[in-house]
This record gives sequence, C-alpha cells and structure tokens, in this order.
Amino acid sequence: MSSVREIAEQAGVSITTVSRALNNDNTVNPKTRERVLAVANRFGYVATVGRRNTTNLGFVYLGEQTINHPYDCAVLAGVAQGVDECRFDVVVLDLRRDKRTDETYSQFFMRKGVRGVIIRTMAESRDICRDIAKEGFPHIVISERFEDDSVCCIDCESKSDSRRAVEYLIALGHRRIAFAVHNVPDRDHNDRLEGYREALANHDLDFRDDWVFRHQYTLAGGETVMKMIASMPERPTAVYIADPMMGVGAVRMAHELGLNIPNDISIIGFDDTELRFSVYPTLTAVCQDAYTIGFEAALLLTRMIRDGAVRKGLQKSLPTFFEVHDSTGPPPAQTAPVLSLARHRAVAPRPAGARNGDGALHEKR
Amino acid sequence: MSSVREIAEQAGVSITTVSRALNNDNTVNPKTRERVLAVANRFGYVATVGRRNTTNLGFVYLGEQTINHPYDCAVLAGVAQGVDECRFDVVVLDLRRDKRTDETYSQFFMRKGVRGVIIRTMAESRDICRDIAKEGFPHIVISERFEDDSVCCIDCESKSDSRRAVEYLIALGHRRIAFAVHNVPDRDHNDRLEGYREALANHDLDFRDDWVFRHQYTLAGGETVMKMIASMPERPTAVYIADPMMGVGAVRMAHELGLNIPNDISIIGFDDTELRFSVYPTLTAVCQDAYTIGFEAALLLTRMIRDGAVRKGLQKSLPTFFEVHDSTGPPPAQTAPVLSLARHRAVAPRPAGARNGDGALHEKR
DNA sequence: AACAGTTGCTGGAACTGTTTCAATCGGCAG
DNA sequence: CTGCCGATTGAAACAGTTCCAGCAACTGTT
Repeated sequence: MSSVREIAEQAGVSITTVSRALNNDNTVNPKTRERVLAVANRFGYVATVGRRNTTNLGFVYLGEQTINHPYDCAVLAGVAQGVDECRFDVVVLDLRRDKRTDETYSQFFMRKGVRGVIIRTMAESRDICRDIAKEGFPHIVISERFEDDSVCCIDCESKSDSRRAVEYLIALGHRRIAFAVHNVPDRDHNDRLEGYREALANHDLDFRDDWVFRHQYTLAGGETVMKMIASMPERPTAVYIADPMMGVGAVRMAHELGLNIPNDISIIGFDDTELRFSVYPTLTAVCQDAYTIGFEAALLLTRMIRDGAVRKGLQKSLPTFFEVHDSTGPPPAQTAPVLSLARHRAVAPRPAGARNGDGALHEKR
Repeated sequence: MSSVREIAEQAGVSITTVSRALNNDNTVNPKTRERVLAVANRFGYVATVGRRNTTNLGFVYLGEQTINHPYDCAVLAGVAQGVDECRFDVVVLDLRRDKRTDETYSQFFMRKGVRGVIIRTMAESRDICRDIAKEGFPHIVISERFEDDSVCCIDCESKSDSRRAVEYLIALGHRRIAFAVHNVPDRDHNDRLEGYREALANHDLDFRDDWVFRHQYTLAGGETVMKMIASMPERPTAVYIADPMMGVGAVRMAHELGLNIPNDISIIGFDDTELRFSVYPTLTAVCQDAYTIGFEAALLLTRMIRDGAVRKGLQKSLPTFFEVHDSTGPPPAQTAPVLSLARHRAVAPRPAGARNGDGALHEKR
C-alpha cells in the first residue's frame, strides 16, 4: 500500500529520514521522528523488503522468563510444524525485552519483519492482546478466550472434562473432593473450577471454600497444597489438581508424607504434554495437547495471512480428553491420621549437605 | 562483497534470473539455475537486504520432531536470552524440512536470512556440522565436541563429575554399581561411561559388561533398565543413570516394583533442567545447565558475527555440578529378592481401560 | 499449411528499503 | 567576523525482488 516514499511526501521529509525514523535510528530529531511515525501509523505502514514480503511469524512472549515450561516447549514445537504448510518460519520475540514504549505493536512487529504473531498469554497480557487486535495486526492468542470477538484466539475447553473427572471420583465413592489450581486468574482457571463446581452440584455435594486451593503453578505450589490437604482434620479423600506442575509436586509430597496413592488419597491431575506418565503412579488426568494447540494456531494464522485481511474474532476451541490411570481408586474406609512431615523424613533420610528441593523450582531464573 | 549484479555478469544472465535462482523460484531452467548457483558459491555470496544485514540467528534442528525435550526448551530459552546483548533475534529452522538437497548449507541459511546458526546436534548430524564449518558459515554446535578444531562448539564436560558421582556411591559402601545411558552414540555417552569406568578402576572394582545398560532416552527406556536390574540374580545395589528422562523412568519403575529408593537401591541421575526435583525421592544427580549452554552459545556466536570472521575451532566446555539429594544412601545389608512386576501391580491396581504409560512416550510424534 | 493459443524461460524496468557521503544549520569560542 | 563542531537532513547510490512483456517452442484447430 504505502511506501517510505509516500510517507516521506506526507510528512515533508526525505525517504532517508523515514527509513531512519522507522528503524529507531537515534540521529533523527525526536520531533521529526514523531511526525513520521504518526503518518506511518495513519497509513498502516507495512514494511516489505525489495518488494518481497517476509515469511516470518512471531512467537511472542512477554516476561522475564521466555520459555520455561514443557507446555511452551510443546506449543512451540507444534507451531514450528504448523507453519510448514504455508512455508513460514518462526522467530521468537520478547515484547518486554525489545519493544520500545514509543512504538505501536504493529511497528514493533514490522521492524522485526514478522507478518503475524502467535501470542503466548499470561494474565497481564490480555490488554496487550486487545491492543494488538485493535491495530489490526494478524494475530492469534494461545490458550485464552475473549468475551468480545475482536481478538483471534485458540484454546481448549476444559470445563466439561473437568466435570467428568470430578464425577468419576464421585462414581468411585468419593464425597470429600478438593480442588487446586494455580493462582493466576486466567480463563483455564475458571473453566476448571466451574467444572468442579458443576460436578458437585449435579450430585448434591456441598462446595466448600476451604477445599479450594490456589497456589503457584510450580512443583513447590503443588507440594504446598498437598501438605495443606494432609494436615486437614477432616481430610478430603481425593483432589483434582488442575495444573500440570502442581500435580507432579502434589504426588511427590504425598510420597514424602507417606500417603499412598490411590489407597489413601486419589489424585486427578491436568496435563498438556506427557507429564502424567513421569510420576508414580501414573496420573489420571484431564489432558490437553499443547502441541496441537500450537499446530492449529500456526495453521490458522498462516492461512489468515495468506488470504489477506485479518478475520475479526476468529475463535477456536479444541477438546480436552480425560484419561484414567493409576492415581485414582475408591476412597479409604477411614482417612489415615495426618502424618507429620518430620516422621516420614526419618524413613528416607536426607544425606548431609543436601540441597532442599522444596524451594523455588522455576522461579530460579 | 559480491552482488546479484556481479553474479549475473559472471553467469551471463540477468539479475532477475540470479535472484530467482537464489530463491528457488521454479520457473528458472534447472541448467541455468545450476550455473548461477555455481558462481554464487564461488563468490561466497551473502545476501543483504536493502543494504542492511539481517540480525537473525538460526536455531537449527534436523529431524522429524523439532523440539521435544525439556532440554531443548531450556537451551532455546538460554539462546533467546543470550542473543540480547548484540540485539539479534532467533529463528527456528529445520534442515530436514526446508533445505533443498541441491543447495549448500550457506545458501540455505542465507535464503532464510540468518547470519549464523546454533546447531542442536544428534548423532547423525556430526558430518553436517563439519560441512557447515567447512563452508565457513558462522556456527556453534551445542553439546558436542570435535577432535579436529574446525568446528566451533560448546558442551559440558561430564566425565569428572560422573566419576565423582560413582565414587560417592563407593564411599557410601556400594560395590555393585550399574551404569545406564541412552543408546545414541554421542560424546556425552562416552564421557559419562568413561567417568564410571575410572571411578571403578580407582577403587579396584571390576567393570562388568552386563552392568552397563543402553536404551532409548525416554521414560520407557529408563523403566526397562530398572526392570532388567531388578531381575538380576546378583542385583546391583546402585545405578548411575546418565540420562535425564531415563532417570525419571527408572524411579517410576522402582516404585512399581516395590523397590525403596534409596533403601533397596540407590539411584544417581543426570539432569539438565530441573527434572531431579520432580520425582520422589529427589534425585541425586550430575547436572548440567541447558539454559546456560544456550546462553553461552548465543553469546559466542553473536560476538563472532559482530567481530567479523568465523573463528576456527572455538571450543568451550562448561563445568557440570554434582548434587546430592535423597535417592542415594548406604547399600542394603542384603539385596531384597527380586519382585515380580505382577505382584506389585496387585497392590496398586490399574483401573480398567487405563492406557498403559509404559509405551512410547516421546516417540509419539 | 497457416494460425491462434499455451507454456517455459528470460530480461528490462520499476519498485522496495537502507546506507554513504556531503550539505546545511545553529551555536560557540577565538 | 571567522572558523569549528555537532546535530540533523537529503540526494544519490546501492541492496534485492517482482511486474510485465517478450521470445521461442510446442500444441491443437481450421
């Protein structure tokens, strides 16, 4: 549409200056720069290189830690595969690292030479997603949903399988069922809690606030939750832990406390990769496939770009699936007395000088 | 140095044709194309875009599965952080997917617009690394070492800490110590086996072939190894499992077989992320930091590019570290009788319809 | 056999954006 | 007033890509 030459004319400067302004060259006068950027934005300027459009897709993060979960890893692998169809490439971008505050998102993406972005959300980035959508830049947000249909996104609907999972526990005979999830208020969080609520309601079981736990989405978070559950006077006989890492941490802590899974307590986890197979016993879990999410996202986005305009509010939901494994069974006849952490430590003694693994796991960096 | 115009003149065609040939446009006659590419290669042609050099770094894979391990994930995170200093960006590339057989590696990389590459190796890719080095394209190979100094690489020296780990077991009183590692014949493999050998030799313990296990670098691989160890008539009292996923799988299987860690068997694992904290008991392990490997690799490569020519045979080794946790202890007074898998299954029954987690874990895709 | 249409391949020219080099402007010391 | 210096800018030269037109060879039709 518009070129540096057009912008130059409109802004009353040379193409040289336009190029410099767009590339954040610091020799250009701030006032001139602002004028140029204003025109560029008005025109919805899109950089091309020697007439050719780039074929890069941005995998956009924001935050100190870029990629730090098996989830991210699997999503990225899926994206890398998904861009294949339209022969795109993936470039990793970090908003917080690289984006200047005085440029729009579109400008930033153009400067980086990407034609569209796949956005890895966090709680704080919902507004950012909306802004990007508003600028009309091709995008797709991963694992989120938006009420308004301005933002394109893809996620997994985990409510119904969450309900199913909890109903499975009820069918096994459990009546005291706890729920745990990470403490970042995102969509997933609500979906799964809602499923839990519904299952209880469907079977005339009371929803109890003190059986709902929120903690960090880390091993340590899950460990803490399990400790809290174990120490309760009227201990739940089962728990649905709706976050992958927390589930693994909870299993660890159950072992440490001498609780047998599933004889003393049943655990249902949540998995987006293959973590459920890495613990003993293998976790019964509600699962989503992070790889497929990435793959589908890439497919949607590349097609969106190929076909021209950004489709307003393209929203897709993938199904989850519920897998029964070895961490669930009938409730115990009577709940075992609460074991102290200290007692069990004596059985599996820690060698002197051992680093305590309880602490910060993923917060390290 | 050379431009499309020069190449065009030399090859006796127009710049249009050169451009097309370099970009694999299929309208150009194969014979013409070959002629153009020959000239381009002779000139060591390097594409620039509108006079500007791109600032992308390739994160190069080869193979069906792109990124599938926590290891890759951590390395990539490190790379993403490491390129920051010189303001580069990271592009994910898959040789097997995108590279045409009739273009050189340099051509492929130039076409993708990257100035240098970080190569994630596998056993099969050693020759490829050599070829890339021979072409003089800026590169750094991750987690490998080369005898000749033509290839730039970075890795962790895991031999000495492997020795230390096995000597720690000996100090605890173990005399029958097994060793397990993945069955891909790479450098790491040798390093760790060598460390194991040395430790035995230093303490006058015999090296026994039937105590060395090689299997897939997956949970299933580790599980199999543990089954094999458990079934041995004169069972080892400790094992050093020099692969992260295998270690996790072995712990799982030990539980399943009713073997108490460390009372019945001591396990030392190998970790490159934080996996050692995800199992119970926390694994004593030789550790390398995949994040740091990626970070350092990016730093070295970007500086190499900034400073001009490719430094021949830049080779860097990072140290590993040995962490003692809860999976190691003194050997049992007498080795418990071998337990059958069936017996233990009865204790923690699998619900009907359970998917067996033993099978292919990461081979799925 | 003549003709029109199609396909494969190529090049000129026009176009994209970036950088080099020189010019201009304003301030300031001598 | 003069000369110097740094900040800012633009003309021109350059990078590579693509549109469009042309040419040649082939194919089917009349």
